Amino acid sequence: MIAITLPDGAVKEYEAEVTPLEVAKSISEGLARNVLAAKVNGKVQDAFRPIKKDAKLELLTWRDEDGKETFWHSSAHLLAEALEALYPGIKLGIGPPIENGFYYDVDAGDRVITAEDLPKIEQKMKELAKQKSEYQREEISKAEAISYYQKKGDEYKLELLDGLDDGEITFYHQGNFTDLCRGPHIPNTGFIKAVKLLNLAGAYWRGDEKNKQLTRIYGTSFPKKKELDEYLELLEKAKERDHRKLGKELELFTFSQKVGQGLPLWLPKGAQLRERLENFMRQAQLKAGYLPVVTPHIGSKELYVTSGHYAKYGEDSFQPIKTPNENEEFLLKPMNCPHHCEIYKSQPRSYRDLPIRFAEFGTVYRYEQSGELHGLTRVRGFTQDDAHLFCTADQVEEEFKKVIDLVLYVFKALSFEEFTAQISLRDPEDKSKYIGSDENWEKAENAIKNAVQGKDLNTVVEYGEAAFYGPKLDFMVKDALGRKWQLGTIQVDYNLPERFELEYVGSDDERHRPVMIHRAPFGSLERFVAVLIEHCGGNFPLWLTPDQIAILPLSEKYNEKCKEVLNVLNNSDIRGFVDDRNEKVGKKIRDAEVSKVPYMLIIGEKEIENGTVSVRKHGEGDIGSMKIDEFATYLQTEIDKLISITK
RNA sequence: GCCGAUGUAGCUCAGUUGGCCAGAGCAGCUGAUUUGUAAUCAGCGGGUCGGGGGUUCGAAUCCCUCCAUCGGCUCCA
Repeated sequence: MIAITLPDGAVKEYEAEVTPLEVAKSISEGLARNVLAAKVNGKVQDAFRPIKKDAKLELLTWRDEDGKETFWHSSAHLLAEALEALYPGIKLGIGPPIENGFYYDVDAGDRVITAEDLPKIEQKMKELAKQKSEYQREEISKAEAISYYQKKGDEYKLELLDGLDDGEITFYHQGNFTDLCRGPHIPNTGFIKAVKLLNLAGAYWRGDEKNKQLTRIYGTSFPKKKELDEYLELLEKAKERDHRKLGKELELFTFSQKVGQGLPLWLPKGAQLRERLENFMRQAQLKAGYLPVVTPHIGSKELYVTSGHYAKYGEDSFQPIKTPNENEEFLLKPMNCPHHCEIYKSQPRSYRDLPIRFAEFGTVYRYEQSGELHGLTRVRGFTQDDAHLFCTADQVEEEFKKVIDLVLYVFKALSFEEFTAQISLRDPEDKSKYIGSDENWEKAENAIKNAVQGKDLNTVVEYGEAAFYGPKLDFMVKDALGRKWQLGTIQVDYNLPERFELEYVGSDDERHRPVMIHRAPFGSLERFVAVLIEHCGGNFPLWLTPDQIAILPLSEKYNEKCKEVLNVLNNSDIRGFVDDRNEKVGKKIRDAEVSKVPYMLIIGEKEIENGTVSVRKHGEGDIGSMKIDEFATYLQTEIDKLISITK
C-alpha cells in the first residue's frame, strides 16, 4: 500500500505504484485532462511517471508556473520533431522553456531557415500535435546515448553528454522524435492546441561568441487558441508603449544618422522632462549630504590606464584623441570615477571629513557594439546621475544602506514597484576578469550582503555580473516587452582607492585607505527615461509631464483671454500652452488627448462671463467648471498627492 | 561584432511578374468657416524611392556593397 497526500491534506491509498495521472483520474476526468505534470515531494516530474512510495503530490496544470514550463518544454520538443521532419539531418542544440514560451537552437547545415519558413514549420507542429503522440521517458546508459548520437551525427548532443554522468541520463520520445532531456514532459502532444513561432535569431552555441552560431527559433504555445490570441494581442499592445514610438510621437527625443548611431538628440519637451528629473535628484542628494562636482568630457589616457579601465575597455572606447603635441592622448570620458578620485586627491583628507560624497550628472561616451544599440536604453553617449562616496571601512555598510534608501525613494516617487535587487558578484569560475585581492573582494561582497539584509527587497544573486573592480547591487526593471534593464546601481570598491593611492589621516594620526562606493540611482538619464516612458505609457506623473494643461479657446475670439489665463496659471508654476489654431474645439480636444496632456481647459463665452474654465481630464472627460484660482489649487493638490507618496 | 529581416514625403503606409510624369491618409502652408467636449471644408506645396556601384532599351522593383533601423546572440566600466 502507498499513501498519496494531496495539497488539501486528503490522503489516498493505492495497492501498488500509481501515476499522478491516475490519481487525477480518480478525482475527476476533467482534472485528468488538464494535468500537465506533477510535483512529487516538491520535485516536478512527468504526470505519467509512476510513484512507488508514499508521497506528497501536487497536480500541475496550466495555472501553475511549473505546469506552463513543462508545457513549453514539450512544445520545444514538438518544434524539434517538426524540424527533423522538414529538414532531415538537422542538428539540434538545446531547446528549453523560457519566460513566455520556448526556443530551440538548431544547425540546419547549408540550408538557411528564414522567417518565411516559420508558417510551414508551425503547420507541421500542429499536424504532429494532432497525432497526440505520448511523451515517453527512457533511462539510458551514457554509452548507449553516445552511440545513438554518434550514429545520428549530432556533435552538439555529444558535447552535452560529455558533461553528464552515467546513471543520470534520460531520453524522451514522442512520435518519431528522440531527445536527450532531463524532462519532465506533458502526457501527449495533443495538449498543444495553439502554436505560434515568433521569430528567428542567431545564437552562439553554449552562449560563447567563439563557438558556431546556431539558428534559434522562438515560439510560444497554449492549451487553447483563445489564450494564444490574447497573448498576441498583449504583445501588440505592449508595442504601443515602446519608448521609441512614444518618444517620437510625444516629441521627446530623436536620432540622426548624420549625428551618429546611438547618439540621442533630446527635443525641447524631452530635455525639459530630463531637467525635471535631474532637479528632483539634485534636491534628494542635497538632503542626503552630497556635494556637487563638475569634470570635463575628456581625460588623459593615463587617467584610465591608472584606473584599469583602459586595459579592460580600451578597445570598447572611442579611440584616443591625439593632440598636435606628441605623446598626448585623450579619451572621451567613458566613466566619471577616475575624475572623482582625482578630486578626492586634490587636498589632504581627514577621517573627520568622511564620508565625502561627490555627485555629478556626468555625460560619458562608450563605443558600444553596433548590434547592441537600442533606443534610449543602450546608447553611445549618455548621462549618469553618478556619485562617488569615499568613506572609512567602518562606514561602508551604513553608507551603502543610505544609498539603498535613496534608490528606493527615487523608485517610489516614480511608482516603479516591480523591480529586483540583483546582487552581482564575481564569477567564481573565472577570477581573471577582476582586479584586486580576494580579501578585498570578500569584504566588498559581505558589505553588500549585510547592507541588503534587513531591507525589504526582492533580491536575487547573480554570479559573474560584478564590475571588474567590485561587486554591485543592481536594480533591474523590465520594459514593455519584458526585457530586463539595469537602472540603479550601487557598487563597493576597494580597488580604485588603491590604484589612485587615496588616503585619509585617521584619529590615530596614521594614513589609511578609504573605501569607495559608486552609485547611480537612475543609472543613466537616457535609460531611465526610456523605461519610465514604457512604464507609464507616456502618461507621465503630473509634476514631470511636458505640458500639464492645454488651454482650448472655443473660437479665435477667445484666444487673447486664454493667453491671459495661461499667464495667471504660469504664475502658479503650472505649465502648458494655448491651442490657438483655427480649428473646432473637438479637434483640439482630440489632439490634446492624443498627445497625452493631463488637463484641458476649455474657454468660451460662458466661462468668460463667469470667470471660470471648463476642465477636462485626459482619458476621463469633462470634470466640470472651476474658477481659475480654484483650478490652480486643485492641480497643486494633485501634484502634492503624487509627491506625498514618497514622504 | 555575429545571425536574420527591414529601409518609398515630417509620420503611417500603397506601389502586381522590371515599363507611361512614384501614390494615399495624417501633418504642413493658403483660403473659407468662428466653432461647446476625440478629426469643418476647399486648394497648394512636399520624395536624390537609405547611400554608392552594377545588370538592362528601361530599376522603387533584379545583383553587389556600404549605412541605418528592427528581432535575437555576444558584450555592458
